[in-house]
Amino acid sequence: MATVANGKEVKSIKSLLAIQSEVQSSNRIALSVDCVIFGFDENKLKVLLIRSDLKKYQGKWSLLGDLVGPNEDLDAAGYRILKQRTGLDDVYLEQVHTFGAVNRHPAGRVVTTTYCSLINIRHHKLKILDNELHWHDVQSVMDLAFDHQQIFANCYIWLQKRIQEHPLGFNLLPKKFSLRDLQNLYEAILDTKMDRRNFRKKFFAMDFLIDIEEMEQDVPHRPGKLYKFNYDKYEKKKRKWVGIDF
Amino acid sequence: MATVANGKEVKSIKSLLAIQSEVQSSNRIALSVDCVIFGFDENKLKVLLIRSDLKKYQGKWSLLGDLVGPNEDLDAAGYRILKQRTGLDDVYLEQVHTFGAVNRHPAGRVVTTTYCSLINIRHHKLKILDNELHWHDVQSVMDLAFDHQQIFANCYIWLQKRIQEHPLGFNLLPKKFSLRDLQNLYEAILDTKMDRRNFRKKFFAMDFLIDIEEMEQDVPHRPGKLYKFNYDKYEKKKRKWVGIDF
DNA sequence: GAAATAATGTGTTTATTTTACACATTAAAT
DNA sequence: ATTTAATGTGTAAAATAAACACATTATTTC
Repeated sequence: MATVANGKEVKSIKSLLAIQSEVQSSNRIALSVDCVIFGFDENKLKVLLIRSDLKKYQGKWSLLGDLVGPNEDLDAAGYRILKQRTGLDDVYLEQVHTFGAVNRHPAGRVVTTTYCSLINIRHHKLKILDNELHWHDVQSVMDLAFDHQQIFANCYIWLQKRIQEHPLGFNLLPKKFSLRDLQNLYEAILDTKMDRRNFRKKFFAMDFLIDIEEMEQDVPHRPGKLYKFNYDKYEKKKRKWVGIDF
Repeated sequence: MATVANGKEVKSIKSLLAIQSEVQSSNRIALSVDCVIFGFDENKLKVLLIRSDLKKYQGKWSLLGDLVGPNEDLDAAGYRILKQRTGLDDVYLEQVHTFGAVNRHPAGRVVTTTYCSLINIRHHKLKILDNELHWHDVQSVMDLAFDHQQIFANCYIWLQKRIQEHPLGFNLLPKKFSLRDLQNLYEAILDTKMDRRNFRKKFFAMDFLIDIEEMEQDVPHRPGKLYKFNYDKYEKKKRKWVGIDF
């Protein structure tokens, strides 16, 4: 931010003090973070929602969010919300977009930065029973409070694109997973069917899967091999893609 | 945003009034917009910078930005800044990221949303002579004020990725351009060399270029054909890409 | 324990896309 | 008229993606 002004063009150069004064005056913009928390269960992509507490939106579901603290980094607010809601540290969290329409929130001017999180549902089954939280199938998410439907749609599209180019989908799976699990995940997120042989070939060719020499347990059919994703190798080998395609 | 609180976990459900009160109290977070404005001239990618007016950053260059008005949509703030600085309406503008580290700005807590803009330098040559604005080669941008070096780098990487997947590069060119112009643009942005025949083949295969049956004028060599980009056709035909590659 | 079931695991062929590469053509400048 | 410096074009090879079928293994059922 360079020259700081409020709605009108500024020709003269302002001093640091003047800027401080403007920054510290209440300009009635509050900042929040909303988290779109995805999970994967029973081969379906899920999103974690909470019942809205506002009368206006009674009975509607909404995303998990909170105001950003005055001494809290924006990213930290995202992690805090996740920690509060799921009890999980070390989750995958990435900023997606900031929504700042004047009238997006009924309580006043609230600009919200949205984060997308991918977590393994099994790892925190317990935490969510005692309140108004619920995992929803992404396909059946509708009529959310505020502009959360729009925010959700935006994050879902973001996720669909993102998992095709970056290895973040693994955060939705257990550390050890079968190739069938992985394909089910991609098919659920992209809402499409893929050829099993070509899918496997693709991932083996990337050479980022570690065969951990274990098999699935307690499956009612021939068990498949289990793999881990080799993040270290990915970080070293990831290549800059160059090409034009639109 | 669902349950609204400030730093501590909230178990009880809050009323609309309580939220309003929190939103309206000064929580000392100001919101700004910073624009990374790219241009293309003499086959080089340029970025528009302004001299910082803060003593602490005297002599340093910074991005163009301003506080968001209390009754101004976030996107509108981006357009306003562009209009003020370049005199241009109807510019390409897209949100990229929001930076919210507590100490990123010396004047206090300022969270900034960054926008990337692509404009045709020729269209506003006049406007920038009367102040501290200057077009810089992107390669030589260094030591910007605040965290603007980081913001700039983030937007530049964003642009490199984005032009490979979406047709926004045309905003940097005149409406009518030659294929050589287009290739020079891609080579400048991606900082790479491409095969001329394959580049042309690629774009002709996409079939979004309109041959306007005109030739370059005043070039000191055989003039090339001029083209326009067919945005309408692109909007209709653009396809959802499915594939996994990372 | 033999047979049926339901999944895993694997390879080849074809089509498509990408890359590499060279020469004739045109307009301007000399 | 010749030289120059760019435009404009096609083909062959390589790499990648897509289509497609059958043997194998562990479990379940009879």
